Amino acid sequence: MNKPATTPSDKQLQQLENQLCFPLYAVSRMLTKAYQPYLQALDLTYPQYLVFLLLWEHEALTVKQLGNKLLLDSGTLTPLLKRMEQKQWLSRQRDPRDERSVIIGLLPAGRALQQSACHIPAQLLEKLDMTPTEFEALRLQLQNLLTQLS
Amino acid sequence: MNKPATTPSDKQLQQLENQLCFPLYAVSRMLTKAYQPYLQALDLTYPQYLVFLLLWEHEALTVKQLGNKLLLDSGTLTPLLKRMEQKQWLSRQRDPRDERSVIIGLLPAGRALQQSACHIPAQLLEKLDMTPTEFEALRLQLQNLLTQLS
DNA sequence: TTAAATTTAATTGTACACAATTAAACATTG
DNA sequence: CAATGTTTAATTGTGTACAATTAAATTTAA
Repeated sequence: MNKPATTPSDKQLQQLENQLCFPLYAVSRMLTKAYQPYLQALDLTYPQYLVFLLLWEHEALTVKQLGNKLLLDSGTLTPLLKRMEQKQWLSRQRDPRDERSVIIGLLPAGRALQQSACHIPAQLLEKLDMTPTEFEALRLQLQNLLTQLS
Repeated sequence: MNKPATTPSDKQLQQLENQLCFPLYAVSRMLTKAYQPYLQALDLTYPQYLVFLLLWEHEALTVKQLGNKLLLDSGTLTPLLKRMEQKQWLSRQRDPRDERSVIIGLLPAGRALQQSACHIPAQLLEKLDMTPTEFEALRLQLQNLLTQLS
């Protein structure tokens, strides 16, 4: 026998919404906290760590490029990058060929941090304690969601 | 023939880490942005909306109880709740039976907002565009992660 | 080639988020 | 009961996030 084709109530939809949206919000914050002990030892925040991951790979990027990759705008990045510049981790200079762009370049102190940070990923993954199958499934779901939302 | 049992390199682990951690961070922010058009119409932010979801269900909660449910501390909640109090959405008063606790109670204007907000969940879920199967899988994964991290 | 439109960062203002500290109220224990 | 310890919010200080605006440089189009 078929179940009657009922329309879910507002209350039921609210339950569903919060079983997904709140956990995403909460997990993201708890994840940042999970990084904290490792990053604090390097005087880094999580967003700053993300900037470094990109610079360690690309050596130099414009603010625009960083923003595109991190989905952050200059209102967030400019002050964050200025703090990192003050610590001598990176340089900020206008592109001579297009003065609108600001090029962020790795400085020696920033490059050196990579050695201290290279064990963070393994420690983080251990904290997550996931099987490769779970990992891949979650990765795919998040990638799809990100496409859907951005 | 079996593959050799290799240990993943630091670089490979970093790839893995960022295929999960960064998407979680980014999806959470994009999700908040997805709420924005609906919440802005009600002069609400996403964390304030979460407070309302709890108050609409429970009518009154202490700051401590809100913090336990939202995984937020008083450093975040106190100013947020003060802003909501200024809009006459809720009241903040010490519990007479335990002056350490502050009870947050719904006011009429806050209760009235529920009518305007009741269609948000359906609109959000539509934006996510997920099948029930995907939804349930993601919900479970996030719940497990939250347990693991908090 | 100049006028208009676009691109890019910076700035301003508001709102989280959280660590660390403080202070008051309550609970426990000797 | 008094001293000690615990619980609970508030406060302080730092660092994101992001919308909206501004301003400069570049590109496009008339």
